[in-house]
Amino acid sequence: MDQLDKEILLVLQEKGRITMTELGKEVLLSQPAVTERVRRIEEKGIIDHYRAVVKAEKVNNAVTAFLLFHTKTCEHFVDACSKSNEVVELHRISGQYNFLVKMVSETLHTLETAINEMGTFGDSTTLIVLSSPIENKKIIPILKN
Amino acid sequence: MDQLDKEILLVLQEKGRITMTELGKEVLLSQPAVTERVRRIEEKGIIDHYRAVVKAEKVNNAVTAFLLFHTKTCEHFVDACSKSNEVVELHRISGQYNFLVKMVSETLHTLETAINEMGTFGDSTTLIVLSSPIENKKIIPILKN
DNA sequence: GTTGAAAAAACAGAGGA
DNA sequence: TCCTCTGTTTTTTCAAC
Repeated sequence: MDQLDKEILLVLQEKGRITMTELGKEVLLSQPAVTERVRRIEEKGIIDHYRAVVKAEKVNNAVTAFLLFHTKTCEHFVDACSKSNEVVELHRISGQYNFLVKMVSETLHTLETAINEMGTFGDSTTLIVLSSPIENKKIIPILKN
Repeated sequence: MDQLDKEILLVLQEKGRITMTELGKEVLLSQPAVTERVRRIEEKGIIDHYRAVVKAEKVNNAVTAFLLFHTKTCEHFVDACSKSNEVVELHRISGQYNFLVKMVSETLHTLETAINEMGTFGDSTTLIVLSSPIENKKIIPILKN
């Protein structure tokens, strides 16, 4: 992970569909050289995948919420979350709660229904997201040499 | 937003660098037809951008944490978070806390330093992420027609 | 790492169902 | 709105340096 790899990753986090030719121009490298570097970065598993970042509210998913959960069992809860279209993230956390769940739903009403269904797993606290001033910020790779 | 647009968005959330030719095959549409549909989807602003999803732990950012914050002022706090490389998400939330902050840092030590620097803005509770069973799940568009 | 040329592929446009 | 067909552009691959 040198300076060039770092720059490449920063560009790819911003323009995921950029061509190798263009990427080469941005980081001042020839096209075959960047292509090879990107290939190696992908091979190392540094890039999980490429994705279109969808604005949830534009596809009628208007409500985002975080739930703090205190569950007794873990596995069943993870399974249930996996099956829910509304759960988009699930984090195992330290502290008085077990899990932090991110949910995206159509309306407050559909969110309520989804939360109720999960209520059997334990106690929860719901944090409704009013706005998200920062989202999708790039990960800054740390140089190691 | 019909069934085809929905399918296209699901594929693009999984394979952000897919070519229009390949995407056409996946959703059983000709290349010019998908190209046109994607163009319209982008035009509507449904796709925010395309990005490489980087695995933070592979670029030496090993620690993820969520902070619940209770701040007095909002603007200065948002500014400070914007400038921090470690803050990757910031959500304004309802409830007894003002903000939920997602941070990604190199080590527990660097995380601690970053949290300390933000301590001036108010009281906070830190939730260290032990693991993330679900991440980057696709948004399921809701059909309207 | 570079350049440059050949091969492959993807894209854009026209005309028509 | 979609299809097929085709010309053109772009990208990639693969030399040699």
